Amino acid sequence: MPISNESVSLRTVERLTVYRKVLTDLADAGTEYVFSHKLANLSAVTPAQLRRDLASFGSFGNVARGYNVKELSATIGRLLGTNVQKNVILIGVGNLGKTLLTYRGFEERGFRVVAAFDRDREKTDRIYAGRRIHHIDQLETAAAALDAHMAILACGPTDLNELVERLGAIGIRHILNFVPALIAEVPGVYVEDVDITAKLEKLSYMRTNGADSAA
Amino acid sequence: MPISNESVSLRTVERLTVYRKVLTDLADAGTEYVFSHKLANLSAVTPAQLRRDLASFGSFGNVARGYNVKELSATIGRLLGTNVQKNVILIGVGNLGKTLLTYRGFEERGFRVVAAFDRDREKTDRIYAGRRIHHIDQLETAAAALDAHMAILACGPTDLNELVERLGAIGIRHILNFVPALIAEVPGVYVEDVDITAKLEKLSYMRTNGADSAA
DNA sequence: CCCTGTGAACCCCTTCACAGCT
DNA sequence: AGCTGTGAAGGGGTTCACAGGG
Repeated sequence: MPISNESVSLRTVERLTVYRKVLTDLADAGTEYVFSHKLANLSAVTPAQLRRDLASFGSFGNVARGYNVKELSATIGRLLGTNVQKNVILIGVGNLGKTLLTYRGFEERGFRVVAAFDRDREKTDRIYAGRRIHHIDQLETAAAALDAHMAILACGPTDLNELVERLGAIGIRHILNFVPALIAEVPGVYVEDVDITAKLEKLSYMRTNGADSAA
Repeated sequence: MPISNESVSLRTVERLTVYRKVLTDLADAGTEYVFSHKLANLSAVTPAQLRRDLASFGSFGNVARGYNVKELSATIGRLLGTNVQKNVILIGVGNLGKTLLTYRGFEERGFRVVAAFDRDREKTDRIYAGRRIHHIDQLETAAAALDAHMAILACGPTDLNELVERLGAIGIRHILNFVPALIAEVPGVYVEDVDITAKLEKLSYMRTNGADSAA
């Protein structure tokens, strides 16, 4: 399996995360091989879509038996980069931040929150859920030893753009953002937004306008 | 403004939520009128995209002055259905559930979490953050009085499909799901997933494969 | 002149359908 | 017979570019 990923589309990448989860479950259940039809059903996509997605970065199927579950899972893991542990820092230790610090799903899939930062000195220089909480002023000095290249933002909206620039400057260029505010584009820094209320508004639209069901 | 929304695409709806937020900020800042160019920049889309999105459900612009901020904001609110308060119930009062109960962003945008449910009797028949926590067995009886038509799932993955069917049966057909598990399709029930780890994996892919920047 | 609204072109993603193989 | 991988068709969403108007 060559893993020659010449421009795999981001849509495909999003589905790969689903496939990988389903494959993990199948492996846990002891399944060795799976056909595209089955795997697609479990992933809520069409078989054609699944095969096309996989084909976009290699050729893995066995015509007689389908796909080797463990092998394909490992291959997708390598493509996503989750085969090696990724260190993440958390910014903001309010309610949401604390919840994220106790969330087990991260470790399971290869992400480790190694430290947290907050602006409030009441909260800093402590240990919470096994992680040290630094003051945000120490971002640059403390981060040097952490070997982290991703960040989760769960702080307030104040000085958010400046924060993202500081993160970019110390090599943290991939950011998961929970703050409901638009962040100005910083070259080379990729921000992925999670806007819960926006999703609720989308559901509200569907309810209001009778766009029931659908995918 | 006719608001004739013959099949507004869901992509457009997602952006409408952004426009509305930006318009709210503009209104707070005292701005009366705004051109598509400005509004598009603030929303991180192209001016053509913005005009196309708005055109898909009506014609609101004034050639000389652009769009009336308050009026357009109200119109989008009507389209999204957030002009009237929407009651929401929460399933699962763990760390995440508690965080959501204290989140102020919902009320601001027209959503009210009216009650919560949990399976653990240690947690039920109490008040938390002003909301009663019922036992999940009382879902059908308690929900009748709540006038809620949306739900947020922040519970464990056990019996998730059954739960969604029960919700659908009592008229709650629009669901925001935080549980990292695939939910079987239920006719007429729309589930919107929030998968935080999937977003991290997407960022991991981008970092691993050097797909820096981009939108 | 510079705006909005929109036909038309463009592009990307999904789906179809089948060749090739077991 | 039934599967994978893929050219080709199809569909949807975005961008272009301009008509129309203040």
